[in-house]
Amino acid sequence: MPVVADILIPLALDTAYSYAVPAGLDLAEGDIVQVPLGPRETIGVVWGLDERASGGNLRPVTGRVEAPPLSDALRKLVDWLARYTLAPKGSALAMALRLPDETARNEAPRIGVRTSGKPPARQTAARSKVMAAAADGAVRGKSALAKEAGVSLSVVDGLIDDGALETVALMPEPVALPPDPDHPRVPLSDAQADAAHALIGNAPSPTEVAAGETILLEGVTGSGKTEVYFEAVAECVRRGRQALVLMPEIALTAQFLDRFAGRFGVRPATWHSGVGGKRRERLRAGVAAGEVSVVVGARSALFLPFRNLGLIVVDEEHETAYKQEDGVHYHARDMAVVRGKIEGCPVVLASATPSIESRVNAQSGRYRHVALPGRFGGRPLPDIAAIDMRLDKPERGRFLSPPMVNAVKATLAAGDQALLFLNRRGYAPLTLCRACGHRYQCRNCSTWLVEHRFRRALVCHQCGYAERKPEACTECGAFDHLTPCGPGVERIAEEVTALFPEQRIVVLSSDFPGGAERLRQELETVAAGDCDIVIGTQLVAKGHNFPHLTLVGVLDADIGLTSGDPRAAERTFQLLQQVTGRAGRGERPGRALVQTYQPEHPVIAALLSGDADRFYEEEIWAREAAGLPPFGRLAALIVSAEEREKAEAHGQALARVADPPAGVSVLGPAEAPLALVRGRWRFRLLVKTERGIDVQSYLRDWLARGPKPRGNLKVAIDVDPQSFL
DNA sequence: AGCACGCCGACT
DNA sequence: GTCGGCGTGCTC
Repeated sequence: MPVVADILIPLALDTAYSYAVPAGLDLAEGDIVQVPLGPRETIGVVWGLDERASGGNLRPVTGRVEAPPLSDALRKLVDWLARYTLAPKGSALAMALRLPDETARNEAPRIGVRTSGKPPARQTAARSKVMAAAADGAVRGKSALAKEAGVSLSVVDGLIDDGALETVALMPEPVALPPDPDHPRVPLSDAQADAAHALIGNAPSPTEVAAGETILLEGVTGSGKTEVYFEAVAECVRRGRQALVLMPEIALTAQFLDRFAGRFGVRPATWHSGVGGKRRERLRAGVAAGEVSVVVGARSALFLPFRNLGLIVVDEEHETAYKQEDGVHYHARDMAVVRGKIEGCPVVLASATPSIESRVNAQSGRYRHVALPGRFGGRPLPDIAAIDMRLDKPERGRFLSPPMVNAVKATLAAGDQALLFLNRRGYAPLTLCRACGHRYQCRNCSTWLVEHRFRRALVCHQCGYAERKPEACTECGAFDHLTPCGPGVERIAEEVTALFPEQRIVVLSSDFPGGAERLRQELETVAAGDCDIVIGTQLVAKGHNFPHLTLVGVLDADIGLTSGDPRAAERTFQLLQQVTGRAGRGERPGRALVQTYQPEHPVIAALLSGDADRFYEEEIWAREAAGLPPFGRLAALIVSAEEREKAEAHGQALARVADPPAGVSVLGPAEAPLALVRGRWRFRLLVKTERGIDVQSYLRDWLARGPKPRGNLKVAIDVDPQSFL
């Protein structure tokens, strides 16, 4: 009987296609093969094999591709992912296959140099430095040699032309050197050692290290969580297995890689969108061969073909950046847990401010909970106090209340650094005409236009629409009546400059002039202490450590509490907890002052009490009462199109056929259902279901009954604990 | 993802 | 009369 292979092709196809296996071709599941598809040849993966009586009219498999087959574990992951996210199976496969990128530029061949034995024709001071450095005759990289000799590259090039140095082709740089789990390190504190022990256990064999178990590692900022999970990574490496550390892309900084190097002697292999071309392929190959033992990467690293995965760590597990919002909509933290189950390896979720769902899973016993109670080295957590803005009003037109100003003064007098946090970019969130009352609103969205004084523009933070700030009111024509209402960081900077004219002040937001690179430099400057007052948006809440910072002033803790997002409380608490936790991480203790109009609000009260458990208890209770995740599910149909009208019309048409069964409610378009994301308008239809309902089937059915998306209009399904906004 | 097929506008 | 725009549909 002829052998038939079901081949899954990495395209947006939901089913595998059947092909005849030619006699003599011995295939196994997972093999990568070439198959004809229409007029061309494509690559695919053997998803199933069986003998069938009929099937003689199938096209034959062209042949096997010389590449390591896709492991059972990865195929299971692809199946699981496609089923859960409702993405076509082929699209899920594409993420695990990521074919060698033809367009990727080839790596420049590396050239090494060594002394040829011939002295330079002409000797100069710079040249003799180079010759001295190269005197041992060893092969070095050109730039390494130049650096060692303390001269520029052109001197080395000159000596090559001269013939005093000869060039040798070098093997390409290894993707990663092996990390040393027993590299000398700073001793752990007792609390850290206990936590590390809880992650590793004293199991004699790797399989006993909590196979397939998920552990929530919770520790306040500065508690040294990283060092704790490094121990788990070290133990994993000692046992000859591979470890994957997932991080939000923005957290993959040189600072973190250096910390890793401090523990393991070398920097880890890294995987993120910036790693391209040959290097990407070599890293994949190294991972597949089991030669690369530790990978630190962004969410896509989850689909690397590990041969022998022994541990997954998801750092900052609460981060929203783990959510992929285009193509296949998935949450990398959850997929990490799934992969851990499939591979039979433990998964560590680390965070100072875990997501509600992870806390609930820890409480219910689905995850093990390991907590680090205090900061490393016995350093105190910052004192947090509220400034009730109803009692301590700022002067008219000002936004810093007198106690806040005094606290900044005292901090500066002590020679320390202060951070004023306001999560609002620009100058003023609203512009109003005092003559006619007109409020400047986005023509696309329902949001106010934010004044950016530096750019002299009114900007929509929702869709990016911008217009020049008018001289006179565009409605009534009155001059000098346009009034900015409320503060953004630019306006705070103006106020702070007036209050502290002598101090070095810096504003850090994503609008930072000069782009990401300049911003990075500026963060270094702040970390070094070459700045007195930092005014920043959420950008300063994470990442860089500022050792000189002893005061964090939150200027408006109430922002975000009324956004309509069911996760508003959680997000606000996480953000405020993180930003206040930045104070006092250096030598001197820190404190935080929080300006608020509602100190009794549960989120603010919990923050002030310094008792995070209190927040989680209350929020979990509130979620349960409201049937919100993780006690029910939120899912969304996301309609996207280039034209706003198209997206909206299709969304409304879908809404009309919703017809939800018992236990499912369509919350309809939220307050601002339209958002412009990378040039496409998105319209979201939000669905809430009770626990235990098969949302996937319902959404699929809903889509089938609705109008077919036409043109370049697309409908995506988002089933996830974080599918809202 | 490609690639063809098809149905409407401005050109040798 | 055709060249070509891209919207639509199919590929075992």
